[in-house]
Parts: sequence; C-alpha cells; structure tokens
Amino acid sequence: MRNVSLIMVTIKDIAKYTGVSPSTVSIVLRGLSEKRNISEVTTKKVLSAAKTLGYTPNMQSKLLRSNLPSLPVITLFWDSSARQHILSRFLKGLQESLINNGYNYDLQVKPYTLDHLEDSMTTRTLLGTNGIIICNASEKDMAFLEENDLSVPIVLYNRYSSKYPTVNMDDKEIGRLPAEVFLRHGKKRPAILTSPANFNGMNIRENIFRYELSEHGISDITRIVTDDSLSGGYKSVKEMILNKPLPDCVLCTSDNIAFGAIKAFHDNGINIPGQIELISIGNGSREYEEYSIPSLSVISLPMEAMADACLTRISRAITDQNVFPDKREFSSEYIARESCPF
Amino acid sequence: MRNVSLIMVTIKDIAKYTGVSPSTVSIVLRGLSEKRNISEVTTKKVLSAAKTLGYTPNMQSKLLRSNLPSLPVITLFWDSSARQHILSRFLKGLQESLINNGYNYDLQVKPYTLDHLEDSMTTRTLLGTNGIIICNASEKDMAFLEENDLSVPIVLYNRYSSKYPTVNMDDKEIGRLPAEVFLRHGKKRPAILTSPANFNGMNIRENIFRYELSEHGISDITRIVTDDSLSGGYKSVKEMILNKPLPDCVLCTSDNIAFGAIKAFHDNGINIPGQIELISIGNGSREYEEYSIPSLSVISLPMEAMADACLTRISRAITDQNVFPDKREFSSEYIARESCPF
DNA sequence: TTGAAAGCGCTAACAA
DNA sequence: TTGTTAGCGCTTTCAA
Repeated sequence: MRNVSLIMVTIKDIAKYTGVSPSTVSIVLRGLSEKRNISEVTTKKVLSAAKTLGYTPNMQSKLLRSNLPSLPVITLFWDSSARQHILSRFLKGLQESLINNGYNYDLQVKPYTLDHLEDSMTTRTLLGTNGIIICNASEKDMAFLEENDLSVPIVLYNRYSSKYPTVNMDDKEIGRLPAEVFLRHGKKRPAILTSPANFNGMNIRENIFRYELSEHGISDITRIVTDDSLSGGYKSVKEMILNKPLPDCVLCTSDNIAFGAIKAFHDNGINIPGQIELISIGNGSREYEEYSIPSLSVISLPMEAMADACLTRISRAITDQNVFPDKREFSSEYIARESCPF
Repeated sequence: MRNVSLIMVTIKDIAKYTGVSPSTVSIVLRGLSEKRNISEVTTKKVLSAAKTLGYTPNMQSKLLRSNLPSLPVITLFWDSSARQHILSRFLKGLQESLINNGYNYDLQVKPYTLDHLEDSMTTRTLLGTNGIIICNASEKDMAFLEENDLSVPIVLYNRYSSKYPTVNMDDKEIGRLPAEVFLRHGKKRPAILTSPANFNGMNIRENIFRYELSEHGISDITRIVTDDSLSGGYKSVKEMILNKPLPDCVLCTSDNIAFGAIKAFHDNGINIPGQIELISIGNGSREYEEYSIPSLSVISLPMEAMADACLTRISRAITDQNVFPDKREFSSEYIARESCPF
C-alpha cells in the first residue's frame, strides 16, 4: 500500500531538496514559521517537500536533543494470541510492583506472535529498551533465546532456562494438588482436558497428576487434547460424552477449557459437581472463576506475585550489571469452589 | 527504595570519575574489554564506577548512533484498570490492521491509570512516539486533552472531540436496539444495570433506551448503579430481588455486569430468559458471551473494525502532516443468544 | 528572513 | 593499551 523506504528521510534531506538550511526546515516543521518570521514561500516549499519525500521525524534524535532525563524502559513481550485474561492480571501486578517498590521505569508492552518472538526482537527494539520480560515464549521462541546472545537483560516468565533469570510456578505442585483432592474425594475415573503443551511445565503438571493417581492404583485416565479456548473445552466434553462411561472427576488445564467444558456438561444435563467434580488450573480472572455457574474450583496461580518477581529481577539486572540466572519458583494453592467443594 | 537521580549518569561522567576516556568506558561497558585489549585494572575500575554512580545507558543515543532505520512508533494508551477483555480484542484488531494494510509501524502499549492520563503523557513519551491512540479516557482525561496542545497526532477511541479524530460506535443505536427487542417481546417492566458513566456515550445509550421505551408507554424503569465488575452485577441483582416486583427484562451496560447478574439470578432460582430476559452491551470476549450459562444476548460492538479505523487515522496523520478531526461512527448489531432469544 | 555552529550520549575508525 | 575525532538527527543559540 504505502511505500516505506528503508532509509529514513531526514531534515537534512528536506533541506537539500528545498535549498534551505536544516534549521529553517526544523522551524517550519514544528509549526513555528510565523513566530520565527519564515516567509510563506519557504514554509510552503518545506511542507510540501516533507510530504512528497515522506518525512517522519526521528524520535530518538528529538529525545536525545531534548535533554530530558530518560527513564529506563522495561518492555513486556506479550504473546498476543493468548486469549486469557492473564495480561490484565499481570499488568496490574507489574504496576503495583512499580509503585510499591518505588521503581522509576517506563513500562511498555510489545505484542508478539507465538513462534515469532524473533521477528519482534529486532535490533531496534533491543537497543530501545533497558530490560525485557518475556511471557509465554513457545519452544521455538525459547530456542531462539537460548541460541542468541542478546544485549539486554531478560527475565522469563513461566519458562525455564539456565541462561536467563526465570520466574515460575511449581509445576509439580500444580499437578499434585488436584490429584490429591480427587483422591481424597474417593474418585476413581479421572479425565484430563488439555491443550497441546506449548511449554514443558504443562507436561510436568500432567505427568505428576498421573503419577499421584497411579500411586493409588488409578491409571486409566481419559485424556482429551483440544485447543486452549472455550469452544475447545466444549468440543472435548461432547467427545467425552460419546465414550461412556463418564469420568467422575475432570482436570482442565486452563480456565478457558474449563468454562467451555462446564457449558457442555450443562447442555447435556450432567451435574457439576454432583456427577463430575471439576478443577481448573486457574490461569484466568478471579472474578470469572468466582461467578461462573457453578463457580470454578482452581489451582490458583500467583500471577501478581510473579509479576513483581519479574520486575525485581529486571531491575536488579539493570542496576547491577552482571547478573546470574536465578530461578524463582512460586507456590500455588487449591481454592475450593462449587465445581469441586472442599 | 532506590535512589533515582533526576540527572542521568552518562559515559562521560564515568570517564571523568575514573580518569579514562569515554570510548574506553563505552568499550568496557559493552563487555568488549578482552576483544579490545583493555587492561583488567581499567575494566574493573570502570565497571565499579558504573555501579556506584548508578549508570543506565541512554537508549535514545544508542539507537541514534546505531543508524538503524527507525520505524515510526504508534503508542496505544490503555486504561489498565479496565477489567474487560477488550484489550486483547483491540490489540488483535490493531495487529490485523497492520498486516492487512501493509503498515510498517512499531506498536507499543502504555498502560495508564484512569483520570491520570496526564501523568503518563510526559514530554518524554510524547517525544518518543509518532502517533497515539487513546482508549477509554475519562472525563478528566478528556479535559486534559482538550485543554492542552500536544505535539503528536492523536486519535480517540470511543470518545467524542472536536479537536481530535475520533472513532466511535453509534451510541444511540446501542440504546435503541435493546429497547426494540424488549418492546417486540412485549416486555413491560424493564430494568437497567449500569455503572457510573465515565464517558458521555453511556448517558446517551441509557437515555435513548429510556426514550424508546417511554414512546411505548413504559417509563417506570428500575435502575441500579454498581461498579463495572462481576461482583457489581451480582450485588445489584440481589438488591433488585429485595424490591418486588421483579422486572421482566434487564439491560446490562457491560458484559462484566451481565455475568455477575446471571449468576445472581441463578443462585436465586430465577430463570433466564424464562422469567427475565437479559441483554448486555457486549464489550467483552465473544467466546465468553457464547459459553456463559445461559449464553449472553448482546449488542455487539465492532471492536476490530474500530481498531482498524484508529490505525488508519493515525497513519494518515503521520504521513500527511495536517489532519482535520473527522468523526467515524460504527454501527452495532443485536446478537440473539439464550439469555434473550430472537 | 535565513544560516552556521554547537551539542545531546553514544560508538567506530583511527591515531598514539 | 588507551585517547581523539567525527557524526547519527535534531534543535537552539547567535550571527548575518
């Protein structure tokens, strides 16, 4: 559509093109012609040149020249395909952390497409930021991060790495807790509704879940893989219903899947928790969990605390220069609500 | 906590402090000591000086110096207290628009606190961006925008102004549509669950809703104001139930309120849509509307198209210099689902 | 009414 | 092993 030349047009170019000096161009472009007594002829000449050449001001230069104290910039790379509510929870956590810790940073969010982190991490972006928090990197994105030496401090949220500081939840615990609940309730026929594992923590969670159950003689677990969405959860339950016997308890690996599943059970006259108890790995919004029908029992993830931990680490990396990749792991807890009481 | 000096420490300062030249400092700080044969003594001296002085690199300078073609930056100012899912819908809309139109922009999101847009729009931020999209500005934020002449092109989402280009939905239509549905269904005792109007469109919607109903002899409308959240919706319905007679139809001004209301009706054994029909102004996620129990009938807002329109306007403002404040208004539609069929 | 020169913080080339 | 110099794009004196 638009012709984007790779070499940017500068004030100098306009000056050369019109035959006036750079300073005059600068004055005109900032709308100060009148105040500075620039002739109308010159003004028009410059403005039209700017348009034809496709001038866009270089904001770095303006900033540099402005001599304003430049706050360090922290960039949050966010997988924009993530349909969950996490972003708002995470952002809120970050902002609270900024305030509580008295940090003085300029926070910005850069959406990126899963598997294409590399494309978003241009040299320009790297040069333009003092610290980076990366959320939900895919395996492919992780490979990129592991293989390349980026010049900016990076903290990984919910991923493991020996190269970068990481902030995680205890995935083993996340798998163990729901198993314990189901066992305590004497359940015998569990099912797990999950989406393709786009990070290894998901495998760990599921494996520990299975392991704990198998330790108590339960090894026949219905497993349905779908996409991480409400429609995915809905479809997988419909599929489940075709294959009797029904499970007596279900673990959903995300709130999206859980809400879809609940709707499907409801539509088919299956009572939650009467016939089937349901627990979700609570990666969504608290309120949406509390006000669903029935309200959703979850393994609650400490998103806000994790956001704070990410910020602390990045801040440390920015102030101290040399940082070793530490691993912070947060604990989760079971929150019993209607879909699986106690 | 941390001592943030307002004047930033530069490489020059470190040079003066350590008695070596700026270039040496630069080399050391970028970890090139070995490659460039800088002595260990100097290296250590510089690094420790950087730490004690609290040096953070000025990224503008790095960028400027790097000579990389600088993509124009578009900043999305987002009210971070907004609990809705809109951000993800809006962002997705923006990104699709970027791709579809072949725009070459660097997109960034800046969260801000409602009523405090002013604080986020620092000179620095303004200088650092080529175009701004502002979402959900409060009345106070709007006053700030109207009173000040900012140097960067701005487009307003979901707000009106004679100063800036705006992208809106047709608020009259949004008020009219649900009224028409309820009238068509022969409803007599409507209620409206709403939150404090933080922009005038909300008043317009409600006034037209009331007007349309009054035109058909219905002027006794239950009205409950609560906060825009699920708990708000829940509370307001509990309050409503105390004051018999119950309405026979309810308009919720946001999905959050609607979901809370639905839960409250459910908990009190009131059938939706059997006893009460419910319509929401659908500012949330499509999927969450579709898979709620019952699924939510909404006035559907064309978020993605609006995001595209915002981007088009900003792009136009960036390329052409002089732009007049046009007003684009999008049409909404009624989507019938279970909570109010037909 | 316009232009020349200096400098914001940083780095690369070259000199010492 | 380190320093000097020039220049990225822009704006602000000051001079013409």
